[in-house]
Amino acid sequence: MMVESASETIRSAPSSQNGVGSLSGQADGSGGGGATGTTASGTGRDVTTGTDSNGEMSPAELLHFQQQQALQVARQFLLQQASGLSSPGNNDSKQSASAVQVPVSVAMMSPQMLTPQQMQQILSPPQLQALLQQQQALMLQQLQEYYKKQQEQLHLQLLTQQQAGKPQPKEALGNKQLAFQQQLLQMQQLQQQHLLNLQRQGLVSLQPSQASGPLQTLPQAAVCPTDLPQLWKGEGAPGQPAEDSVKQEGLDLTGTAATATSFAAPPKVSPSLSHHTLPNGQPTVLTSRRDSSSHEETPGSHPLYGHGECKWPGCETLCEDLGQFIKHLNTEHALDDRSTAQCRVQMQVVQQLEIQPLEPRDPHLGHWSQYHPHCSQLNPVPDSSSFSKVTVSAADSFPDGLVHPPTSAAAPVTPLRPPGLGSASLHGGGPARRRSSDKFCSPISSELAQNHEFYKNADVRPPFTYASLIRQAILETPDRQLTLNEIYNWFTRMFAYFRRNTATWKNAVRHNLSLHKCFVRVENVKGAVWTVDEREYQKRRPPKMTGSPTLVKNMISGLSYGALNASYQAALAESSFPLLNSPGMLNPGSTSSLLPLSHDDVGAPLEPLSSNGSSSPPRLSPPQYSHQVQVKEEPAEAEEDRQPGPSLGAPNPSASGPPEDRDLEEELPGEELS
DNA sequence: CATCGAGTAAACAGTC
DNA sequence: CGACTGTTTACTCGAT
Repeated sequence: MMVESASETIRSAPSSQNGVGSLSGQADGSGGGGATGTTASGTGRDVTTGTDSNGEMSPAELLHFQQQQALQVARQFLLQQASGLSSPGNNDSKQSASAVQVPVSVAMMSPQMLTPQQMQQILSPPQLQALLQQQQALMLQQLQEYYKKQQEQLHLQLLTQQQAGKPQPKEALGNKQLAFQQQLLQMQQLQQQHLLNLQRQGLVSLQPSQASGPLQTLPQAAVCPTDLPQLWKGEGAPGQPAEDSVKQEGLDLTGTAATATSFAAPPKVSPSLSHHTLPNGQPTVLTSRRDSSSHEETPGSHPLYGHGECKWPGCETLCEDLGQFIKHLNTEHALDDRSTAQCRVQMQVVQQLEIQPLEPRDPHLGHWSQYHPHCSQLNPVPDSSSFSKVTVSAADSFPDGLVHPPTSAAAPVTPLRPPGLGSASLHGGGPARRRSSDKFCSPISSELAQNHEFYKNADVRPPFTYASLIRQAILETPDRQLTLNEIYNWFTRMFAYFRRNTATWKNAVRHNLSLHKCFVRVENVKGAVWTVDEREYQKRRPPKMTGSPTLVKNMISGLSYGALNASYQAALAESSFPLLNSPGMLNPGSTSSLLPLSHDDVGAPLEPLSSNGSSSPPRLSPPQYSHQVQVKEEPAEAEEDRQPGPSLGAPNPSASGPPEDRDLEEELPGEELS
């Protein structure tokens, strides 16, 4: 019936046609989340720093990264020890059983699996201190360097823009610069505080040569110091070709040798590795490839020692020689209980972050849409590749070699980029196809929770399938049921992207609701509401994890155990998410309960459910396991087979806060697999 | 190349 | 009558 061929042509139509006006058009119709139009993305953002104008890298974020770095280094140091310092650049080596002085159990663990406590136990205080100190020093250096770069960049930017005849009013630039400077100032202040903190934490002396030695050989750098800046700038990723168009935004630092070189390597999976590898193939990790700006670190020097005085912030004690300096450090900047406690807290924070779902690949994706709002449109826009140069800043690269979402409790980076986005979604800007959520991407719930703000404001198409989004919307409600209109509202409320082209996606939503068995319509007093049949939902999800050789490959390539674990966990989390998410589902009986689900991922065909699932009744009888949608007046009776019956109803009806469930889910990864 | 899942478009029927 | 809602069909695309 349809106009044949039309599809092709029509496909591009929506975007080009309504792309413009539809935003306000019908979006409101759905009661859409307030402030619709405001998001017009792009425009209002300050691209200069590669972050949201409001969300420019805050000092807090910086601190966070620093802390993370320190911990990463510590972990790696541990790792190094475990592997007997044997592995110059060989990831696998870490598995070597030659654990020296380190308990086997530890040696076999991924550094990421170590708890702060463990780390502390394993590392002797001096080692710990040494590591922290070392890291601290590097941070200081890099920060200084970064400030310089930033300023250079700013100048460059100004020049560029002026040359390019950028109509940007001087005022704006001026303000920008001013704002930037203020920010820097603020950062410096915070940095100072941080330093003091670390100081208190007892970053005592150590022989640089000693600490840096092993660290240098570490295969995978945590966040390479030099990359920190990149993160801020949203430095571009290698594989981002067409970005030039946006470059002038100041995101690129192509002029900076340091960063430039680090991007020569291949993208994908383990960008971090490439980041930390110098042209000559040597890992750069902590060896500061710092340029002239900062003093060279020689075996006999100390990052915090220079010109005969202690460079510790706020401390300018004069020291005759290094020895004296070290002594000074030991006495003046020692460790006390309080700082130790702080350190622990920091470690835990970092650890928490590490546990968070990671992003499989294709880190670029930032708020590209902000610069190219149209890219997010449904039509396959050829130039969509021109994301902003956002990217895979090293900060996103964890030692595990995978890219982790930047989001974190500590770092309000949300707006920076949509982490969970698999390469699939934004990428090619292609049509909305290939949502990744259902695959091995991070769990949608956590992903959403973490990047809530981002999706809410950025006109970026979420990397989730309609089905998963709908489900999410439904599960987020206490009743686990929503009317169509409520679902619409959720979409518009949660995603700026869905504030336009409403006809299109609404149709898609309806289509999905009808099409997928997992969505069950229940007649309610107030009309019909939709619920989710978790069983069905799980059923329909192919155990991608298992099957996808690519994924596996990716995971492995990146890899450290940690990476693997993380990825795996993320995947597991995603699959089990539903259960966790819905209190009601937690019961063992129900749907194969999460744990079981994991097998899927592992390779086992998903069957647990099959028992009854296979025979799943036609969609008409709403088997709303989904949650006992007791709510509906309609007795969920239909429930046949599912023996899980018992546990089903019991669970907290909705009472148990709904949204919070996410937390559960996020925690999940932690346990399993251990 | 076939198949499958997903997204998009649209026709159509029922309800409000 | 028109907007919504829900169902269904057709087609394209990308991945496997």
